[in-house]
Amino acid sequence: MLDERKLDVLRAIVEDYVATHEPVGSKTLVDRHSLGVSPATVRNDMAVLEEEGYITQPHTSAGRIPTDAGYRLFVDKLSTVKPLSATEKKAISTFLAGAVDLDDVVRRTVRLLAQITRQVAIVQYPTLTRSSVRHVEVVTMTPRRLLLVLITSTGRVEQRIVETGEDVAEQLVADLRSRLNTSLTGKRLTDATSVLGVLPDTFPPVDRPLVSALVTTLIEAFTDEGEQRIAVGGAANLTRYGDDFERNVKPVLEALEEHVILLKLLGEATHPRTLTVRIGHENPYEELATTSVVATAYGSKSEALATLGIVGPTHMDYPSTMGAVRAVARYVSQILADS
Amino acid sequence: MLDERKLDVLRAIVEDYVATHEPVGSKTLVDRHSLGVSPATVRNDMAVLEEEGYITQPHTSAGRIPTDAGYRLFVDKLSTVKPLSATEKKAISTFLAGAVDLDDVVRRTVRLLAQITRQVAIVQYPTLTRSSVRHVEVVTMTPRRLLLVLITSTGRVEQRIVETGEDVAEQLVADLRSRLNTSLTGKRLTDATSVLGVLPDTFPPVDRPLVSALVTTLIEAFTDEGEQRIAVGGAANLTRYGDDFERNVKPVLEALEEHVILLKLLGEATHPRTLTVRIGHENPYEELATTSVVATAYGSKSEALATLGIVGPTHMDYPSTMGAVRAVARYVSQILADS
DNA sequence: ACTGGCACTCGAAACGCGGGAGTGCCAACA
DNA sequence: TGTTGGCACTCCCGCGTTTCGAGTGCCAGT
Repeated sequence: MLDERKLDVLRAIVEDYVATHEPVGSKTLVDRHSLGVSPATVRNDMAVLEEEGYITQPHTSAGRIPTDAGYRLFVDKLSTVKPLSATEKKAISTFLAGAVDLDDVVRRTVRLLAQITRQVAIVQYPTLTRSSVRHVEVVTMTPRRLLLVLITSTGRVEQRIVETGEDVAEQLVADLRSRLNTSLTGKRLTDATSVLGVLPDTFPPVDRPLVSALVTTLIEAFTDEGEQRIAVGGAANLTRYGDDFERNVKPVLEALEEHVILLKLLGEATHPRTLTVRIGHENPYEELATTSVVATAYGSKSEALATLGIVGPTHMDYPSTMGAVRAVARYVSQILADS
Repeated sequence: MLDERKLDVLRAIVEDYVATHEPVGSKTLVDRHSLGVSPATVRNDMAVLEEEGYITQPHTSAGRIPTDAGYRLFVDKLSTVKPLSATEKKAISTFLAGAVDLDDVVRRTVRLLAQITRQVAIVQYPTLTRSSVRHVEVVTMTPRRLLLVLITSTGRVEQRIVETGEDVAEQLVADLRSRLNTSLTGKRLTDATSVLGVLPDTFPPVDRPLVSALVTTLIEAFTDEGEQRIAVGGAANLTRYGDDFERNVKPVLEALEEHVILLKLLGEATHPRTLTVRIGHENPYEELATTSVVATAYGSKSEALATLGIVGPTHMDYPSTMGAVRAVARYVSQILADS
């Protein structure tokens, strides 16, 4: 039903609309692209495309703009991810290599993504579950309050405060510290929880309540539920969304405040090489019906550590954006693998 | 030159304009406030106020709006900081008390400030310089890469990676760790640097380059230059700035990305009890000429730890905003003092 | 010193009106 | 059957004009 030329027309419409943000008509279309047919023919094709739901017109006797379905077809079938130039790649690589710790990697990544794509960038911190324990530290803050610090193989540092309810002997703290480290260091976080389960039993009964409390907190830190950290950047790019402030910009700004929403937007971390594109109404929030999300997982080789991506108007330049997201994800993975 | 009634008029103008965001005329003024005089009289007063530079009219035959000088006079002389209600205070207190660590305190504070003031909130992390060393940890990540973790008395955790250039014996790491802790724990960060200076000399010459590298990194972490962390929240409140998107919202969004700018905006941390208000052009960035900053220092008793505040349009409700900022700063100080 | 009255100003909203980009349809043509 | 030029039609957009009214400044009167 959609022959080659109709697809060409759709592609041309998407490209033009993305470039100009104005409804595109048959005349301007044949002018700008060399389609080799007359405007009248294009009009017929447009009528079909509209009937099929790929394009629409804001009002009678205006040009056409792509629908969400149109963009979907475009990214699936009509476009190829546009790779970055060599110099861009070089720039990414050196900029990321300058990071001093994990936090810095994430901050730089956000900034980079936002700058390249000129959209709002979102980067999820590497999850704990897949990494292993590098070190556990127990520090006495006050006699009744301990600070637990967990350092993972990805360089992430997780800290928790434990209220003990009663004074804790420094001797016991030292004992705990050494025992925790000998039993946990090098273990995957997922395996570590089972080891932790039996730990209290190896202590004298009087100390067990305290040890249990500690263990509970550690397991909580391991399983990492409830707090998935996220970094956001490039909000200033929202100013390029065009007018209709209330409908386009506000919901995005609100979403950026709610990290839970952002996590849902980024979606599940699948394979590091797969790009996820959610277009308009495809994403789980109605208020964001005019925005698209381009996301991908990053991490070592086959294992996904976390997700990163961008949020932008549906009428974005998908090929370039996807190329940028993919490239950044790759380089971050690389940097993290080296660490 | 400005008698009592003229000041009353100015106050009324500011209050009305803040409430409605529309130029206020003589008629509406006497209607809404009981000034006890006729519109004509008010008009005369307005003429004087305008001549003195406290108010202006957007165009002939429109109402008046306050100038920056007008707002300045208002906050300095014509208004009192509005204290929060008991229930609000209660809410703040309990919400902040729920924090589990320093990061959480800061995150909650930002959220709180943004929510109460309905403005963009900025909170600077407690600076290191005034706090003391709780613990130093050295962890081997790879044979040639060490991770330094510094835990301060404020609960802040600072991490740095040190590239050693050559393999490091685990024995040496353990030695370093214990020596660092014995010599530093409990010391003020400012004092700690001098102790660190002589540390390399106590090691055998062959190890000194490595130790020096470590020490340099630590001192860097102590003095904390170049990286003052900041948390931002409530960007969604920018949508209430009114129209003129390009001029009002964009510069703020851009500033929020640049933490260096934000630090300058917050200004020097003075006394914890003093509120700093920068109105319009008074702040150091021309692009932010339509925005005001309300900031204050927080920290224990007499010593300022860091600064927090809000950024909003010049036509904000100063009394309430100032009350909220002051209250939040107080409660944060309290929470941190308890830790 | 305050007030009522009055003429004046000037932006905002309402209205009307081409111009033009774009469409759909149809008849003609390859 | 698919393509094309022609043509009438639609309706948004931009523009100038008008009207409306809130607000002002000034002045004379109390």
